[in-house]
Amino acid sequence: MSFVDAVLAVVADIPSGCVMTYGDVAALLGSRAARAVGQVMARYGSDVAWWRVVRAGGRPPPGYADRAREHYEAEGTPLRPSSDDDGYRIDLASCRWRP
DNA sequence: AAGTTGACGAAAT
DNA sequence: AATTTCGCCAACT
Repeated sequence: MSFVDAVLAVVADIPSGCVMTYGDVAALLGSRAARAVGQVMARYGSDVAWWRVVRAGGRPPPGYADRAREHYEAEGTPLRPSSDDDGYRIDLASCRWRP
């Protein structure tokens, strides 16, 4: 069981309509490698629901905000308008998934 | 083989 | 409250 497999397993475990922060995923693995989680998504994220893993504060991954938004709307993930560059932010208070 | 980089986060200044 | 530093792990140079 490599770190990569563990990350993918956790992400695959996130139910539709819920999200988790990079830090949460790392913490679930018993590590603080939030950064490494991002790398795993960048390299292997194509096979999982990468949009369900967001940055702390509920901000979508930079550069992928538009694609992620489509998925959120399709899954019914509560979003809330924001003045950031991304234009929106995820409502973690109501859709943050906890194992 | 060794050093740098990166979809990051939290703690320390 | 805002910056800076550090920790963590895999891929890339």
